Amino acid sequence: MVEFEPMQRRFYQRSTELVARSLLGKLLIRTTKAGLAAVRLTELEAYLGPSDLACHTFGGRRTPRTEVMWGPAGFSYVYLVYGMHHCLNVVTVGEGHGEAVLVRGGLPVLGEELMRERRAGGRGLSDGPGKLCQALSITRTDNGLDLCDPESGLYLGDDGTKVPLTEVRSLPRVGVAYAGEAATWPLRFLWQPPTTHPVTE
DNA sequence: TCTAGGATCGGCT
DNA sequence: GCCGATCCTAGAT
Repeated sequence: MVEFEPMQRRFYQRSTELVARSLLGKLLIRTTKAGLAAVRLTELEAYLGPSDLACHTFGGRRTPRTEVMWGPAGFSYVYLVYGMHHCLNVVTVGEGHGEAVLVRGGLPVLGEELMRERRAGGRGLSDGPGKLCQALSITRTDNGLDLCDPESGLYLGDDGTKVPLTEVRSLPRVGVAYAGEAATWPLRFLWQPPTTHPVTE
């Protein structure tokens, strides 16, 4: 079984923007009965809590759905969008902040065949939040997992890949036109690897 | 209870 | 490039 060094809780207990940017190039590793699959993250978005109109916790909203967003950093927040797609987020900063990073896309590095099966003929394996969740078999039942613990079946790890700041682009977030000025904030972070980085180990 | 609308995707024009 | 699918969530009655 391949294992990677999991990101520690401290990694997530920083500003949401910094966590989003720092997650570029990291590995999202998923283990299920069907096997192991992993992607290298290339696209993330920061959601800045009560002051961010695009964020589910805007204005201090605290509901059953958003409960884990108010909890400790390093846990998963998974919700259903448009009645059919799941989105994976990572809670940041710490308890009471309501901030998170949306995982929007990555490149397959392990278990590509398994991902292809799960995507069942769709185009692209993990180049979108809904596709990534489908390829890694992530649903609302995976809400509230501890992403610092490989035992949870879903965690983030580091294989030493470096992402130079000069290769990172920041743009406005996708699909939040309703959020007024917040829709223009450059909180979407993209990394296009110069070449594909193979998994070392 | 009821209702409007959504952090998307894929099929069709 | 446009549009419908699909059903949960949150806020309003």
